[in-house]
Amino acid sequence: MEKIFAELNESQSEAVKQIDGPLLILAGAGSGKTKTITSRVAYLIQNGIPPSSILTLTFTNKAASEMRQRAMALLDNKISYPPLLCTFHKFGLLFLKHHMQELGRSNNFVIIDTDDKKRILKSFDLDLPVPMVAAEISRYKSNLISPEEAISAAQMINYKKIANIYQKYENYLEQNNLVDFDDLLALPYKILEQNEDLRREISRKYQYILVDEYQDTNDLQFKLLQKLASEHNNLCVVGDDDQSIYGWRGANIKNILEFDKEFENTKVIKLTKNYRSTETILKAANELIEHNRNRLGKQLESTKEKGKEIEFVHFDDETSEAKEIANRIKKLIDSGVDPKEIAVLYRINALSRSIEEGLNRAGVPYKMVGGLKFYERAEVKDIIAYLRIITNPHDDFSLKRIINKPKRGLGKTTIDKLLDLAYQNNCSIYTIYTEHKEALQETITKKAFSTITEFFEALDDIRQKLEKSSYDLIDNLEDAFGIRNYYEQMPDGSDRVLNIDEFYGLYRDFVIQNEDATLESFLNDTTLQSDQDQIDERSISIMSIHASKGLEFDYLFVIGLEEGFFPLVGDGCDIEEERRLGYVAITRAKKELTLSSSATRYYKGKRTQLSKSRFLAECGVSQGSLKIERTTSFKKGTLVKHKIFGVGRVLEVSKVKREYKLKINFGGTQRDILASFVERI
DNA sequence: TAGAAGCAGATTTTT
DNA sequence: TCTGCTTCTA
Repeated sequence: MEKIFAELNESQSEAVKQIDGPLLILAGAGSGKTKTITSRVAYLIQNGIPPSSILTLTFTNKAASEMRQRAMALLDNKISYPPLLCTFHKFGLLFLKHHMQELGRSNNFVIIDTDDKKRILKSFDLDLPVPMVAAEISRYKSNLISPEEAISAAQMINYKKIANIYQKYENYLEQNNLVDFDDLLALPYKILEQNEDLRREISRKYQYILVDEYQDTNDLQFKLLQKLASEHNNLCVVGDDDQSIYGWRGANIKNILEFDKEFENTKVIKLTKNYRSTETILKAANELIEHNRNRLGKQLESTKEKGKEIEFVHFDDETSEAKEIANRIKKLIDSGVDPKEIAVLYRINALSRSIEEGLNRAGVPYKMVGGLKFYERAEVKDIIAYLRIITNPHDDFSLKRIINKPKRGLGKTTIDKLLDLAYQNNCSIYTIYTEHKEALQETITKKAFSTITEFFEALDDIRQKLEKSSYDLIDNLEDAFGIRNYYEQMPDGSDRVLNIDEFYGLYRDFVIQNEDATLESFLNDTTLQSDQDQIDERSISIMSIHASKGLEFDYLFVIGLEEGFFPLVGDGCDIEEERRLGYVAITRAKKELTLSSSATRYYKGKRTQLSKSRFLAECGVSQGSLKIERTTSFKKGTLVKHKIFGVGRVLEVSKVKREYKLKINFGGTQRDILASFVERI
């Protein structure tokens, strides 16, 4: 027990000991949130509460595994089985595996990811943008609106259309026994809603429920939690309303703001001691977030020294910004700073390119966090599609993906004919092949028929062999289809082959570690898995602010502080959420923070003039706590364009106060012009 | 059927 | 400017 409390402060200890009833822990950035939750789990177990009645829910696999490790490390005695500590979606998956039959559906469903979902919608030949329809369907599901309800409620023509597509999509999922990410939450809720006894049983099973990052929960997650906690209300949620940055994805900040209204007798504990950043950095963060009105209100208190002033650097364009930041990073590394402790953050991914170029030029190795995830890569998804066909030959969705990959001469025409036949007979393409051979022979060319026969025979063969040995599956697959070889021969093949090998390795590990697990369970697990980050020891990190959540760095650069970029403005933008993003960004910094902006930026094929972000003033730039510096990438010989004088060449660059003055030759006439009035071309 | 050329669209993205 | 998708042509 001492081990648990040894490193906790007063409010952290209080939060750990408060075991019964609803508890809201408002944990500011860097206030020891993970430590508090894991200590609480350990404390519950040490107090004799059976691990099986404790449920901890997180949003990411990474958070779940980190917490599991830390909680177990705190226990004096090893326990035979650990408490369930997983993501919301994984919990949904486990639940559905046991209770799917309540909905009259089989439990050997396959989980599809967002990309799969969009492909399905695309195959419907919509006259509306697929991402928009996908988002609307997700919204319906998160609000527990059935397709029928959506159809009858729709007023505008486009919503009628969307509601009908929604219905078609749901039918498609049911027919193919697929489950999307929303279903992993919505279906368990439906089951608990319609079955009182089960609801009671499940709620009693999980006597103590903990939720991490509660500010990111959506309406559906909230409702699911209500059901799970309905028998006891022992619900402990941990979060920070100031770090709610996923509103655009359906997260509802009201869940945390009004938690104490939803659950009677809620105890609220604030963790405000920050163990991460210097006093100066915290002051800026506090000042910025105070401009928000919609918040519970808390001030982070520093436990560290004042530290260095925050630096603000202003540039003429993104090239000089990238160059200067790369140079500063290089200096830090040369002076012995561990590259792992350096990061560059930006609001939108489009800004990564300039900074990448700058780092490349300066010879600074970097790693981009986020970006395309391992399991989202085309080559990995292709292999997954093959594996899915092997578990379920009727999976037309996966079949379509790989029927001509590697190229075997089955083009659009043939595939369309196959789909037509399947549609007419209301069955899968595989069934056409097995039970309607004559019709198939009549419809497609001889060559296509023999190719398809060969293709399905090879798959059948692999499926049979799989029953004997799981381990040889990969070799059999490669022998039959040569997918690796196909990618190897592509111009950018080397990376792809690495990914394929990595994936094969993951499969083999899985088979070794889970002797009697099925291929199907492997597939469902991988769909729920996000990136396996292997952080390169010698690299600095660059990433979006969203991707930086939960991370911390000694030396932090936040670029692109311009109105329009950060805060981003326009459709669906919420200035308070933008400000929270600013708060998240600033509070990632431990020792030194550098902010930068550029007077112009090249974006979507145009160079735009920009003014400095309001956030600079809001976090203290007006009080002179920031050092302002200006650099330029204009030099002798640069070609520039002026709105009135047209194109010219720079003859001379000089500095006047904080501005740069250029002597420019416009077709024989020399003029002195301030750098901010011309654009590089 | 497969590669080439032409054209729209481009925030953030835990599962 | 760059990417990904549709349309065009051999």
